[in-house]
Amino acid sequence: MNIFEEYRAAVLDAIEALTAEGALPQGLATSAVSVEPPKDPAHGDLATNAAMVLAKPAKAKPRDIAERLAEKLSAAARVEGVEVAGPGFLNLRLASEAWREIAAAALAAGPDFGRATLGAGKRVNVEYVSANPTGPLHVGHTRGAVFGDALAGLLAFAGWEVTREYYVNDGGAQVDVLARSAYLRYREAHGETVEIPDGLYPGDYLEPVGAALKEAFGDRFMDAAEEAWLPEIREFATARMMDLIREDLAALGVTMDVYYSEKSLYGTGRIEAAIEDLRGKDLIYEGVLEPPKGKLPEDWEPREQTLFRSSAHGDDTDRPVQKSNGDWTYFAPDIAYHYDKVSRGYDLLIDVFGADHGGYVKRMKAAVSALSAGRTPLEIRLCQLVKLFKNGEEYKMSKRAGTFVTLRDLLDEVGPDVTRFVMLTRKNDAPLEFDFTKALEQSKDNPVFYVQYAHARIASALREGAKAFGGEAVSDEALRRADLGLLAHPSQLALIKKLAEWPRQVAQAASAAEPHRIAFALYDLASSFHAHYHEGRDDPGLRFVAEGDPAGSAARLAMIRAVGVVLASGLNILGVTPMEEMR
RNA sequence: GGACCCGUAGCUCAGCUGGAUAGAGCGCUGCCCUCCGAAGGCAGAGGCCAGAGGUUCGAAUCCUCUCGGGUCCGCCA
Repeated sequence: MNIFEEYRAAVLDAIEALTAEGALPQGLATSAVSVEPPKDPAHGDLATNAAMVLAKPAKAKPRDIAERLAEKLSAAARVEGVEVAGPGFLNLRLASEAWREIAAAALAAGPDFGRATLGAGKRVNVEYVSANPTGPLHVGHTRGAVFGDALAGLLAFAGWEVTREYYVNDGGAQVDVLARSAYLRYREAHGETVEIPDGLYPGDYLEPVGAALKEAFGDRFMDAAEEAWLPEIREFATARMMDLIREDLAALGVTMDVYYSEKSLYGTGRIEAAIEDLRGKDLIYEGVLEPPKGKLPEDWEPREQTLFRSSAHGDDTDRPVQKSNGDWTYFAPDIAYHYDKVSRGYDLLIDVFGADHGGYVKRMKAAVSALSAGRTPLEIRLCQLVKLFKNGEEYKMSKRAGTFVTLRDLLDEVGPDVTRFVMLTRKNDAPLEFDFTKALEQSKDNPVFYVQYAHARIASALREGAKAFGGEAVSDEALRRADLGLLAHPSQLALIKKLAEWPRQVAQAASAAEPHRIAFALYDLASSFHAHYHEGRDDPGLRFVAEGDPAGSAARLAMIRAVGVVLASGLNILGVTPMEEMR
């Protein structure tokens, strides 16, 4: 139940009626007509720009159209007043009954309130994290994980059928490096003193892998040549790293539906098939790339390579799919992987990348556009970098030294809920400052706390209600029967109006693919709730629980219960656990 | 040299896909605890939306250019 959509329909009806009367020309485009909550509450409950949008094509003055529309709309259900304002806005004022109905609807729908039909059962694949299986996840991955997961949750809430997918880069040179690094730890486990040379992974997370290798293989590989041990150790170490990553993700509350192996694309003809598909579209050729303009790489020399004509699909230049020695580039299995995703019949593909992959966006879109003949849209969301702060000082990470801040570090410091919420209080396009100290602060300064506190405070008020009237009286079933007609105070209605914006917030956040909007909407709702709560100080009639007034208490508790349900379902979208109690 | 992202209050950031007088938190100023949770509440000051053009009824939002910051740029994945 999205009240803004409802009244948009009413506005469209009014336009149609005027068209039928000949007051407006036939066939006017109405897609730009919107119904929104006005910024200034003095402008009423709902505002529409219809008259202004229609003025030009109808060759009429906006205010004239507005007057005619106003006439029609004043007859619409629950409309108490219509005003023409400013350059041609129509401001509608609704009967308070309309708002109480929304509170009732919210309560009746429970966690489903605001669920949108935007996706309408369409299928979307969201690929995120996809970190190389060479070590534990770090902060950068965490942001991608949180963003991707919240986006997936948001789309699911908006009616999409969502697949959460992780692309495992287990086929390239980096897993050989992993194998060599693990091999040294294996020798170490046999009592040797090893030094990890530059270019290998120095992190101590490989020590247990070395020990496990010893356990599994004994001394079989101690005197063996690299060719002999590399495949098995690579397999073993990669599996260990994926276990580690899966555990990290689980601790963050992220569960993937699909782990897709890059390795499975090699030697199975799948890369070749994808490239052949492109070749059939005349998009593959042998050629020599122009050097990048300006700063020339030092060892530049022209080489003939197999190239993908990505420039035919919006890229700036063509891209190599094969190295000059005939090996596939990283791009080739990626093409094959997306070929596979396209063939699985999704209506939409979304890739979540780190900012360092920004240069990769156009070629990937070009590939999907070519492979699907323009039928499957690919959207790519980039997550900018995360800067960590602690006590006002920046936390530096150095991958070389193996001392980068890991997802585990974050979870140990602040826990999954805070990690997730904080990372969603910034849009993905913008760099994020993550301050450990602030994230744990229990004050209004900290949005995580503030939203949680609202939810807990509602739970607390319901407990108070149970104390006064018995648990049965504050059950959802009982609250659904409450006489909401007793809610007539302007500030109660104001709170319900905030509640009524929820379905719209969901729809907008989902269509923009921006889960951070949910976080801000929750903060906004929490803040309205807290404000209303504090009004009870001056006006005892607004306090939720009043001993001698079971009916009024029930109505007020029903109202805040509806707020609580929305807070919970919003937090749920973001993957944050709502708290019943703050400690 | 080029591509992508960012530039909004002193600071950290929102801004509903082009709408009315520009929003929040922190910080600052002033009031306020007999109250279901004061781990706060209310109010106020604070803005050339980086700059310049353009598009139109209307621009922080769209287009072009300029200036600043970040990420990236053929046999690394």
